[in-house]
Amino acid sequence: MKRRNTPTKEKVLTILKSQDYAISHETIADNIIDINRATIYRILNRFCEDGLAHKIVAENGKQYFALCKTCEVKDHHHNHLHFQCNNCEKVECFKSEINISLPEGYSVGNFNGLLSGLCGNCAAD
Amino acid sequence: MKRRNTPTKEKVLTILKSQDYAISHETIADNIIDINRATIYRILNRFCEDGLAHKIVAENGKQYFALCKTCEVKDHHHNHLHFQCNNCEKVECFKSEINISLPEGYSVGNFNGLLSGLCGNCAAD
DNA sequence: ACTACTATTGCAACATTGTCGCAATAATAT
DNA sequence: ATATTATTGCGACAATGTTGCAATAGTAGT
Ligand SMILES: [Mn+2]
Ligand SMILES: [Mn+2]
Ligand SMILES: [Zn+2]
Ligand SMILES: [Zn+2]
Repeated sequence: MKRRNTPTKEKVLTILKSQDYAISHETIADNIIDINRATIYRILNRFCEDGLAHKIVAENGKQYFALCKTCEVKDHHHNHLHFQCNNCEKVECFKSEINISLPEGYSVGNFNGLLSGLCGNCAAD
Repeated sequence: MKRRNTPTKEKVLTILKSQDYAISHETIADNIIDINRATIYRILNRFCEDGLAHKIVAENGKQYFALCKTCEVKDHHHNHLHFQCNNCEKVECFKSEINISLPEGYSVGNFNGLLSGLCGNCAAD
């Protein structure tokens, strides 16, 4: 499947680039009017397939997406933690990678690691 | 709030105890007939509040619940990883705890860590 | 036992999320 | 220009989890 360049895709990409946090479909929909929900999801999932972004599943079950900044294109993995603030609900990527060791015979696929609590801003009240 | 002992609660607890894996609402509903969905969720959430069980959010957004076996009642935390097999879909608790370090000013709440891939059984084909 | 209190349940309704099929549109290469 | 097909919009859908409210039932006190 060859990807095509479309205005919609570019808009979503621009929003992703403009954000310091991982964002949900909702945030994107708020920033672009008149783009279908299904389309946004399809674009985001394509970004993930292409190794351009990665997906974080929060504790409320919602999906958040962030651009891959420090990822190698080949051997694409995201064994870093994320943090979601219970107050401002922002989701951020942590830098530090964690060591993952699996039992014998297991094969690794993906890692979804999310801490929650209060972020620096919100903990300070 | 004082908890009460009810048949429903006992049934759910029995099922949780009988399972080696973390289970979803669906599994419980399959094993108990005639218990309302909302009730099951409420019971499970009460277990979590009471430190009897803990909740894992999978990559599909679904909630899984497992009894706390190695948890201290006080200082209740679950910084261990979980693994969900993409084939058999079972969710298991890993023993090894992971080290969590947060940036200055952040306060820890919960940790939800899930690996996915193929489990020992399914990888062997 | 009987009663009072209230935690728990069932039911219905609801919001939200994410996916899918299909026809229409538009990006790309020839 | 034209053909090919990736992408989009629309609608519908399934699934998940939560909530309000009235009915039920556990518990403690008498
Ligand atoms: Mn990340
Ligand atoms: Mn666990
Ligand atoms: Zn915050
Ligand atoms: Zn398996």
